[in-house]
Amino acid sequence: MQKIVVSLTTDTKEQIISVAERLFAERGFAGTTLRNLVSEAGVNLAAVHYHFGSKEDLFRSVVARFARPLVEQELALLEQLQAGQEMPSVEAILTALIKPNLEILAQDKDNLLVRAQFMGRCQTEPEPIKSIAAGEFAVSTKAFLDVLQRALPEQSRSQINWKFDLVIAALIRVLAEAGQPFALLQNTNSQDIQNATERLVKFLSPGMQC
Amino acid sequence: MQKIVVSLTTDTKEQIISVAERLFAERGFAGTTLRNLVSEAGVNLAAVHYHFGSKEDLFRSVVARFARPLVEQELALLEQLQAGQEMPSVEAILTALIKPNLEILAQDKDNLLVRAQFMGRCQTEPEPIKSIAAGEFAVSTKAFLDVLQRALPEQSRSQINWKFDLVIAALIRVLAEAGQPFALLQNTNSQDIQNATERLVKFLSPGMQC
DNA sequence: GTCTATAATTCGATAGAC
DNA sequence: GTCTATCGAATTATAGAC
Repeated sequence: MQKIVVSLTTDTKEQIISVAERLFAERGFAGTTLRNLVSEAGVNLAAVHYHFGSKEDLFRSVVARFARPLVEQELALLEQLQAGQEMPSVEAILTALIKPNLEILAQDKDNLLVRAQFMGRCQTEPEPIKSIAAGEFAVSTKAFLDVLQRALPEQSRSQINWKFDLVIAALIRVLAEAGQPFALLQNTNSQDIQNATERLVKFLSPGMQC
Repeated sequence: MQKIVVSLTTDTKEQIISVAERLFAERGFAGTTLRNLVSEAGVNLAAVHYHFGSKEDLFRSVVARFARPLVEQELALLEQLQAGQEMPSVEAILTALIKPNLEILAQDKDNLLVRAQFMGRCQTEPEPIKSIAAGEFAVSTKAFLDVLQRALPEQSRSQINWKFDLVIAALIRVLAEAGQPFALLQNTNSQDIQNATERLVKFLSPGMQC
């Protein structure tokens, strides 16, 4: 006879990391207390230290779970783009960056806003939190900067740098505002995501090239 | 005979509000402790509560001192722009928004970067801190949306809204990153500020119009 | 792995002398 | 207005029973 076991409670470690993502997104690192966290997650305070070691290590785990699939998909699209014969256009490069960000987050519709806010907040946290988050995206960031530099050889590296930084800022803002009354991204169906991607690429590409 | 009194120490209240602006900028509201504040400001802990009442009220004072001259100048430039015969260009409107944000901060040259970071951080603070800051800028936001709508009558209001939202996101990002290694705004001299203003307007204007 | 209990520290805020 | 001293609560983190 086969045993069928149905787990009625979410795995503790996963439950902690999930609630932590939301609280870090809403209140920041310093504004999030472990007691609020364990209270909302329905787990014991000691479980946080048992599973993650410290509050800062918990943040590292949240960032890693969040960033790795995203970076992986960004790099795959970029690789695919560079496999062609010709130098990819700025529009194509920006699309490779923006599309997975809008799509992968939209897969988890209920958590779209939370995950977007979390990503946005990571950029404005004080050290060392900011660097922990930036480290997870460092590989992808460098890859996009390099290909943009090759696509725009007449622009200085510092120009590429600050412009790409503004592209990221706009992307994060679109994600953070998703679903709100006048936001660019209204719904999570593939047609709206496709439209938002195209409009955002169109909004950013001319500035990137001029 | 006339008495001449030379104050050797900075006024306590002003000293507190000045150091508070820097710490809030660097570490956020939750990340700033009053004990760090009084230590760096060289004042007594009780002086903070005596002069400001509470930590949150101190934040209100910092925001008010920061935002009011800025909003005043934004509205003055916008008024001046609309006084002319012709409809102002998108470049001119965006310049009226961006220029005072970069320039008025430069009046206090030693604190330019600090004040820029502070403004950037205000937008990403959790409630109720974010709303306290946003409330100070609400009037100017509506004024800019209205004039942009008149300058771009072929675009829907929702388009104007999300595009202007991205303009603010970019401006905030420039301010928040001011002084950092690869930021658009590096130094505090008027030439760098002028250059940064022009480049940012050029970066954003085409996307606003397309 | 999960829990209770608590250590060790730090926080914002206040009372009261001067 | 400025100070010392301290309160009461909250914080991260740990020890140890089960």
